[in-house]
Amino acid sequence: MNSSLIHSPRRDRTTAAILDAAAHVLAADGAAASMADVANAAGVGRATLYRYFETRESLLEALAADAVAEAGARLADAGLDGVPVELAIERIVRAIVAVGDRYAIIVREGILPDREDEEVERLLGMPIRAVFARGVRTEVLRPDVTLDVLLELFGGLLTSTIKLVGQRRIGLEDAAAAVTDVFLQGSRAQ
Amino acid sequence: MNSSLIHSPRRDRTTAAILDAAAHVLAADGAAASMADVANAAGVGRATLYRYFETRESLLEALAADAVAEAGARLADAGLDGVPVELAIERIVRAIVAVGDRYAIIVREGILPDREDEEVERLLGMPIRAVFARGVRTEVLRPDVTLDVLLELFGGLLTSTIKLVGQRRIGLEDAAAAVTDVFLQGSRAQ
Amino acid sequence: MNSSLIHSPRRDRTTAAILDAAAHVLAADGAAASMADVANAAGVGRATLYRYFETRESLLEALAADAVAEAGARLADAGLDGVPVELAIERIVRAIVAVGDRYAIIVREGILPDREDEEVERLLGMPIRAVFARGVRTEVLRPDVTLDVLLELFGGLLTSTIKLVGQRRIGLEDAAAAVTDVFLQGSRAQ
Amino acid sequence: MNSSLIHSPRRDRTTAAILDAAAHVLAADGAAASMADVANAAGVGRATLYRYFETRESLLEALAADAVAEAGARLADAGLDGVPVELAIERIVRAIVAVGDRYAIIVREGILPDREDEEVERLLGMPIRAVFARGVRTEVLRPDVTLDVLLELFGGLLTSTIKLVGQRRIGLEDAAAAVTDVFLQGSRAQ
DNA sequence: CAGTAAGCGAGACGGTACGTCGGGTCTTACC
DNA sequence: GGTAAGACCCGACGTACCGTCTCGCTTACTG
Repeated sequence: MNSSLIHSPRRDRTTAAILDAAAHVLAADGAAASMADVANAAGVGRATLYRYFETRESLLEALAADAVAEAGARLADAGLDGVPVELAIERIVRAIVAVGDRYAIIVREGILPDREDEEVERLLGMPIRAVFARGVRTEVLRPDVTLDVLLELFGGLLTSTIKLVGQRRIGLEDAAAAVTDVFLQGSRAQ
Repeated sequence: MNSSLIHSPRRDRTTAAILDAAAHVLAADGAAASMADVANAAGVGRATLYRYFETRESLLEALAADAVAEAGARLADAGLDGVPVELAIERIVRAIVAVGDRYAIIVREGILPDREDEEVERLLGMPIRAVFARGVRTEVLRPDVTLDVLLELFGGLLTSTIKLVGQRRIGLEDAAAAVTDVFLQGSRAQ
Repeated sequence: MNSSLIHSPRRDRTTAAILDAAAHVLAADGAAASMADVANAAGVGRATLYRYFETRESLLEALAADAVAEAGARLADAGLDGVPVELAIERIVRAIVAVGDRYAIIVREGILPDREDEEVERLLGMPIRAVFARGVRTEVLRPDVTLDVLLELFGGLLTSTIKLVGQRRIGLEDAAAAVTDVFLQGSRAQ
Repeated sequence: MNSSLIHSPRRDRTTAAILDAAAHVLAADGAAASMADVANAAGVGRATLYRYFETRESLLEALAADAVAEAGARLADAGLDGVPVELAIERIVRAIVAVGDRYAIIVREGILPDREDEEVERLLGMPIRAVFARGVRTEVLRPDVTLDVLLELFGGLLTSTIKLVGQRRIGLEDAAAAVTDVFLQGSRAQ
């Protein structure tokens, strides 16, 4: 994505090592982690780190893009179109939360700036939006709240769920079930 | 809260000016804003800024504490105990989102570290938790999801709502109504 | 001298206390001593210190002027005109070194800037110059070195003597005798 | 001396550029010159300046050490041991004053702290002391004044001479001749 | 199999923000 | 009315991180 379109085995391996190390270090130290820390953790010189990611920000973007790509892949594999909307939503929750667990930093630091939006929209927004639209069309989801707003609220639920799971305050399966249920039925009794 | 417990009119005025300026500058420039920028915006020397807030971080904490205090005040004024749980929840949403709009930075940057938790819990957590507990007790809210988890999910909804309102994608009143309804009834049709 | 020409007993007393404290503190800590240190040592507020001496520099100047005044008084009392040039020179040495011992800071920090020159010249330069001129006139001192240069060299000898005495590497009397002798006879044997 | 014992051509060049610039700037502005001024004058970033000299003080020390080293080199080249004591003394004066002229700041600010003393003693003290001792031994210099005291007085003469030359009140050659003569013969006529 | 080009670690460098500190100005309240 | 207390502005100091750059060295391709 960044800078170079040339792919060599070595380059790819180093890129992966850096992203991996970055995910670890940032998860541990948060925003306090310096580029030098990341480079060290990746077993790589600081210069090399900059050769791969021109900027601290672009490293974070790449991390985010990675998470988005992985979540997108899971969504694509989930067969959302072939199942009832309710089940599709549960699968979405599971897919996103599973990935979000690994990339909690992205969430915690609120990245996902300009450029990625496109990718986010293509890989995550579209499939989810499709499910929601189908839900409205088949009268499974309420039509009185904008799809956009509904999506955003759903996103909020996902974010807090990621946090819960990240803090081990609830398991992934229970969380997916609970959030799906709350999102669909609401928190009202019965 | 910070450093000094002594309150003089002047000190309070300056503190307010700084927090106000900080809220503006940070809202505009985000994390990029430097302490010098804040000091300038507050019409105060950099040294004075540091006399009031030992650290950039403590400034942000104070900002967050401020937001928490204001939201807490609104909650305290909302007469939550005297109204049905459904209405109480709607009032909570309105109170939090109204404040969150002004202090979007806090949300955007994910502050609220160590020390404040106590305040957050006392001013926000307790009253909300009380409403939720009452809801469960009076069989208005579902008992099968932990109160903790329910609170966190509610928080996620609030966060995304703050974002929506901050971006003017929906008005405060509509947002409050929508999120309350979705939270209670779920997004299922009927 | 500074700012105010009004003399009240109180003002004079405070001025003296400050100068005294300044002499002590500066002797102990050297240039590292802050105005706050001086004020504390003088048992006076920092603001008051600044009311008496507009500037750190002017405090040091005042200190220097004090030393100059005292040395000048000793010179004036020394009856230089009534004694042979050789004896006059010895008395000069003794007078200057005795004072210099107390005000070693002035010497160490190389103060004595602009404004004082006048006083220095009037109180110290003139009487010494007079002795030297008499020395040349009466063919006691060599005429082949400018009076100015001779004075400066004499000053250098005095400075190093002050240092020696200040470090207790030689007593005042011995020092006065030695430096006088060296200055007059030179360091050549016989 | 400072920080690093590693010498690379570049490092040496930069060090020299900084010391050179520092000498100029400090000579011009005195103690008022800031590290930023020095860095600018050296065509170097402030950070780099600090990479070479951890502290303003250590920069000044290095400057002083430089002056001492240069003076020491001149003394070492002067062939002091092979010439009569009188001539050796004149050469010492010329060597020290020539260097002192360039590094007047050191003298003006009275640096030469802790660590260098050793160097000063080795490079300047020893050779001069040797000449003086020879002078006493060969009955050229008076034996009735401690060598130490004589050295210090000589130092005082040198200091004032450096000042005179620095202010262009006398030329280097005349100064060397005069101070040598006064030191040896004294200021008495004939 | 030798030579060459690319990628790399090391680390210097300019820049800029941070947090600290001292100098000098000014206001407020006390005596 | 002079003083102590202390807030305030300014600017220097020393530190840390970012992003750029230049060195040698070592890998891995190529003739």
